Amino acid sequence: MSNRKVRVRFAPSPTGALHMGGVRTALFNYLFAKKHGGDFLLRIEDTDQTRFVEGAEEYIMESLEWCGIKVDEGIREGGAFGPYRQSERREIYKKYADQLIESGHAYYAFDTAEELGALRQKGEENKETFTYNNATRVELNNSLKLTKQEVDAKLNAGESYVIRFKMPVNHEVKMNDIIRGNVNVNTDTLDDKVLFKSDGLPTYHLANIVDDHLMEISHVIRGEEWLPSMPLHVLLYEALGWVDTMPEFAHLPLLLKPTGNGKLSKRDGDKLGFPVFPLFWKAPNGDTASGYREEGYFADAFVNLLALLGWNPGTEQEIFTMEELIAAFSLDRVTKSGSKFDPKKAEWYNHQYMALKTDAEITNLFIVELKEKGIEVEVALVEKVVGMVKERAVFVKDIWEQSSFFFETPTEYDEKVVKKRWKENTPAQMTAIKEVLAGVPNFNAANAKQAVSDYIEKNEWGFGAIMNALRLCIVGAGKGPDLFDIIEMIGQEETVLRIEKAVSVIKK
RNA sequence: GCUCCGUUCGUCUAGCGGUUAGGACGCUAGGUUUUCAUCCUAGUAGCAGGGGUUCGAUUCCCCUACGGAGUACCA
Repeated sequence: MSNRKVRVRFAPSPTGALHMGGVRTALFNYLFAKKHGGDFLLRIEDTDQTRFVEGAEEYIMESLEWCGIKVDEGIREGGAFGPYRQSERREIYKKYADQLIESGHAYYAFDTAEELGALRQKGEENKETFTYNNATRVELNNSLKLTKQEVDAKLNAGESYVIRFKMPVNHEVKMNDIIRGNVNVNTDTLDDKVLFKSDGLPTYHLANIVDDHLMEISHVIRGEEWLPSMPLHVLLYEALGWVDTMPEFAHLPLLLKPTGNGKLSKRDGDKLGFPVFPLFWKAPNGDTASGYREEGYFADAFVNLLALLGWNPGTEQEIFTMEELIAAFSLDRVTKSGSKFDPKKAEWYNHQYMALKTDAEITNLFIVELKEKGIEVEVALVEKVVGMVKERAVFVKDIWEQSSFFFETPTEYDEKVVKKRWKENTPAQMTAIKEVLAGVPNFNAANAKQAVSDYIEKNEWGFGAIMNALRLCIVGAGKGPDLFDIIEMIGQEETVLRIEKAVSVIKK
């Protein structure tokens, strides 16, 4: 039973953008599949036409692609078990629903939505919850209560109906979850779920079981929100006679909101102060939500941090490439409890990846930003700057903040620094230093430093005071890498101009 | 309400009867740095509570509390 080929699926419904919890579910499925040399399928569960959202499918695929999660079989890739979109498989499901009716595991129900709504409301008034189950079904408008003639008459008249699962009475369903171990539920606490809707499409429960069976899925790895319906699913496998090939189940802990309570949901959008989506999302109604990609996260950093949310390798390694994740991944090291996402740690991850990436890689990204600002400089020069400042940045967009003074003459001077470093005699000192720098032959960092140092020493000035004031002139603030490196980069002429400008602009 | 799942520093987590309860993020301090940041070092802080079982419980069992999920002709 467990030595067949590993085949897993990620089965989102296209009801909007895929949030990071969904991406993590996809990732765990992918890691598990690749670890075991198996297949990763993408199946679109669009059996609820009313909730279909334009662009969602593309968004899902693009998100997986960005993350480096490669789909082996899916709506775009094709495969031997297609189609992979449930709306295109509608012909398949009815047969199995009928089979369940014939075998006595399911029945027709003619109750209208209004009737059931009324019953639920009445139940609520009596502080009870109406449940369509073995206690109530015999009194309702279905093929269990009605005679065969009555049922046939309704069916022939084209009356709309649903097909419900006939939950066994007082039966203990014993299940096993890879992450949680044994889970037992008594069927009396369950209801007769609708398997087949009046619109001719199956509900999630039926479609899911049928497709997983037909697609030869070996392991169902999904979010914990599905745990309560696992008994129904197991019972369905039994009723359809598929127990031999029933997949193993693993219910992943949920991703929780960092503040307050509840699971992370699509609707959280941008309210949380960090993106909940992998990519920027624009809904058909015009609503937008930010994405990790657009916020400046590296895909590999995003994948890395997601992987360690609810899973850990049992070692102290925290930085993983996808290959390393695949090698290290194991479902029995998945945590049982839900995890809150920490945006600070996410930034730390990105910072780690920033340091890991080559100057050339970062330069390519940074050059795009420079172009947007209308700045065009030699690539070699940009790369040199990037090499100097990248480890100070979390995101590529931070690099500008850390390096703008390489490309532009400061127009403002940080007030705090001015107050602290710009004394009565500073302008005169700066002017003197300017003359020294202007006279340096073979202008470079080492020579400039030598000249300035000698001059400071000769005059018995404080090295710190002069250097800080000089930095203010060159950078406009009290930040940045080695000052002489900056001076070399901007050149002798620009250095002189900046000092002159600072002396004339900064007022004491 | 009912059913199911869960509970170790603020957060992510290691721990699978005997540990000075470990790591990471964050925070604080010190060092490095002519500045800022990086970086390095150190510190900070935790087994939800109560019963058992046991020579011994963070670890096993029960109860309570708290958190989460589900309870649709949505997935």
